[in-house]
Amino acid sequence: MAVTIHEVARRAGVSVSTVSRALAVPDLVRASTRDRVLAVADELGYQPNRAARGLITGRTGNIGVVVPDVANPFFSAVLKGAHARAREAQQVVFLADAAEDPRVEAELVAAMGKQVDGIVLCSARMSDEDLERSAGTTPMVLVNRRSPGLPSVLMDSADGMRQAVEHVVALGHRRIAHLSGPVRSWSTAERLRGLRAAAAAAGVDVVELGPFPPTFEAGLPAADLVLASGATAVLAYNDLMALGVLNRLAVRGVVTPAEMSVVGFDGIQMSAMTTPALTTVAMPTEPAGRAAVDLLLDVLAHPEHHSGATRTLPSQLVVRSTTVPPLPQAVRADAPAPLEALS
Amino acid sequence: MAVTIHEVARRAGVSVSTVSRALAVPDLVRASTRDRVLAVADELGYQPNRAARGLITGRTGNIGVVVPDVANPFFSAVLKGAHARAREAQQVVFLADAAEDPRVEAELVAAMGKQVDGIVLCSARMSDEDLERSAGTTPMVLVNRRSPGLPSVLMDSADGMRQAVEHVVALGHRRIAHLSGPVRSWSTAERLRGLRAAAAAAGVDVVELGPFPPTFEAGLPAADLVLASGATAVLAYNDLMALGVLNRLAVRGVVTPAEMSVVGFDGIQMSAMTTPALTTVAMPTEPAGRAAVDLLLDVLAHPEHHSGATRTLPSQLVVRSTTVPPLPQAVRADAPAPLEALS
DNA sequence: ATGAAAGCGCTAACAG
DNA sequence: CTGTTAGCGCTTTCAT
Repeated sequence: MAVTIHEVARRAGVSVSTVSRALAVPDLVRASTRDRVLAVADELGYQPNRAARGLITGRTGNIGVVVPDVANPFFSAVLKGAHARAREAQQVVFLADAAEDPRVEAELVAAMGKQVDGIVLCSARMSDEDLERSAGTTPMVLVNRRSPGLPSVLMDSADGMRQAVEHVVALGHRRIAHLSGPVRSWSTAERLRGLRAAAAAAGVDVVELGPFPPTFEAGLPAADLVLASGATAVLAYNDLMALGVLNRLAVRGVVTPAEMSVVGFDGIQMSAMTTPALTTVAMPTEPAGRAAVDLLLDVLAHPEHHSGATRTLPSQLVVRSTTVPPLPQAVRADAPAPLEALS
Repeated sequence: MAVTIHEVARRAGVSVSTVSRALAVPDLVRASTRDRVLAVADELGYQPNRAARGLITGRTGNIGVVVPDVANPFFSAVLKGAHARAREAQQVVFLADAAEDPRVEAELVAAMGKQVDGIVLCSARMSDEDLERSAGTTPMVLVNRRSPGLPSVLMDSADGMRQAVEHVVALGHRRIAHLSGPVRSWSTAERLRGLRAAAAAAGVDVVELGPFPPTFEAGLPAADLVLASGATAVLAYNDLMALGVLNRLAVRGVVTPAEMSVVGFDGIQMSAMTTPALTTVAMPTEPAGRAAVDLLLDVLAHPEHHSGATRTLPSQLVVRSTTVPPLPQAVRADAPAPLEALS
C-alpha cells in the first residue's frame, strides 16, 4: 500500500487537513508549516489518491476518449492531440476503442460515465437519440459529428474538398474521380457535399467510385477503375489509398502528374509519404483532439453555457515539391562507394 | 449525480449491504430478494462507482498502458491489442503517451501509480534503475524491452530478421543493405543482432545504413544510398520506409523484384500496403498488447510468482502475390465504360 | 439471509 | 492559521 495522507500528517506533526491544504491551497497555511509538510510529502513520495479525492470533490480529473479504432492513424492522431491537451490540464485520459460498433460505443460511454468528468467522442456512429441519452449522463463533446444540442469540433472536410477540386481544375482537369471510403459517417457526407458543390461551380464532371476499404491495397484496383472512367484526376479517401493508386498507375505506365493528378486526404503520418506526384489535403486531426479537450474543459467549468457550441477547424491543401533530384549515370552503374561517409 | 447504491437499496426495500452482495456475490442472498434488487438496479441504470469500490478493495479495475508515441502505428496496434484484452477482463485502460521522453515516461508511470492496478510499459526508454524503482510502486510488464526481474513480452525481431535474410539469400542476393530506424531501443539492437548472425551464417555482405526517421520520405534518399552501395536487397526499418524505397527505385527505373528485393518490417496496417514487389516481416504487435495485459493480470492474481517471466512472440515473414493483373490495351485507350456497374 | 457499523483516503465545512 | 467532524459510495466484518 502506498503512502497515505495520514502518514505524511503524522511525520510532519500536523493534522491531515493541514496536509491537504498545504497541497491544494498553499496560501491557507503558514509558510513554515507548509514547507515542512511539503518536504515530508516529497520525501515520502506522497501522491494524493485521486480516486478518493474524486469521491468527495465530484471531479475525477479523468477525461474519456472514445474512438472507432485506435489503430487507424486518423484516430490515433486525434487521440494524441487529446492526450497532450489533457496532460497540460493535469487530466488523465481513459481510452475506449469502440471497434466501429455503435452498440459497443454506447456501452463504453456508459461504462466510463462514473470515472470520468467528461467524454470526447470521435466520429460517433450511434444515433442522435443514443447520443442525447449518453450526453445526459456525462458531459460530452463530439469530434467530426454534429448532433443537436451537443458541442462539437469539426474538421472542415467540405472545404478541403473544395480546395482539392479547385487545385486540379486549375491544372486543367475536367473530369474528376472520387474514391470514397468505407463508412457512411458525417465527414464522408461532408466531403461529398463539398465535392459536388465545387465541381458544379467549376463546371467539371465528377465520377463517384467506391466505397473502398481505406487501404493501400484498395487503391490498386481503384486505379484501374479510374483509368476506365476517363477521369484525369483522382481524389482519394485517404493517403493510403492514394498511394495505392499511384502505385498501380506507375505499373500501368501512366505518368503522374503529367497524365494524371492524384490527391489524398488526411495528411497525418501518411502526409510524410507524399511523393512528388501526390498532393495532400491535410486534416487537422491532432488539433481537433486538442480542441475537443479544450472545449470539454470549458464545458466542465461553465456548464450549460455551451449547449451547441461548434468549433470548425480548417483543412489545408498541401502541394509538395514537384521535382526529383536527377541521378548521375555514374551511380547507377555499380560502384561500392564510400558508404561509411554516407551513413 | 448518478444513481447510488443507497437509491437502489431504498427502492428495493433492503439495506445497502444486501444490494452490494446481490451484485457481487449473488449466492449469498435469497433468490427472490436478489431478483428484486437486480430488477431495481437495472431499472435505475445503476452502475457501481468503481473509484469508491477501489478505495476499499484496493483494486481499481484499471490498467495503464504507456507508449512512446500513440500516433506511431506500431504502438497504436499494441495499444489496440491491450485494450481488447483488458476489456475482456472488464478492465479499463488508462493511456499515457510519453512522447519518446524517458523523463516523461517515469513521470507518467508515477502519476498513474495510484489509479491503476498495474502498468504495461511499451519499449521503455528509461534506465534499468528507473524501471526497477517504478516497478517497486506498481506491478508492471514490459513490452519489447528486457530488464532484470521484470516480466516482459517480446517480439522476436532477431528471428524476423533471420527469416528476411534467408529469404533474400535464397533469391540469390549476396549483398544486403539494412536501413535502421531512429531509436536505439532494445528491438533495434535485437534486429541488428539477428541480421549480423544470419548474414554471417549465409556468408553474405551487409551494408548498414542509417539511422533514418521511420517515414516514407526517409525511404526516398535511402534508396539512393542503397543503389550507391551496390546492394541488391534492402531490409527497411518499417513498411513505410520500404515503400519510400520502392517509390524512388521506380523513379530511378530499377525493376523490383527482378533487380532489387525490398523487405519491410511491421506488418501492421502498413502490411495492407504491401505491393507485389514488397515483402513484409509481420511483427506481432496486437498479440503483444494482448499478451502483455494477460501477463499483467496473471501477475496481479499471483504476485511474486512471475518475477522475471518472459513471453516471446514469433515474427513472421509474409510474401505477397508476385503478379500484377495485365491490363488489356483497350482500357488504357480512353473509353467512358459502364461505371455504374463497376462501383 | 440480512442489517448495522466501520472504515478505504481524502476534502470541506465548522470551530476554535 | 490549524484541528475536529462529517461524510463521498462502496465493501466487509460482525452481529442478528
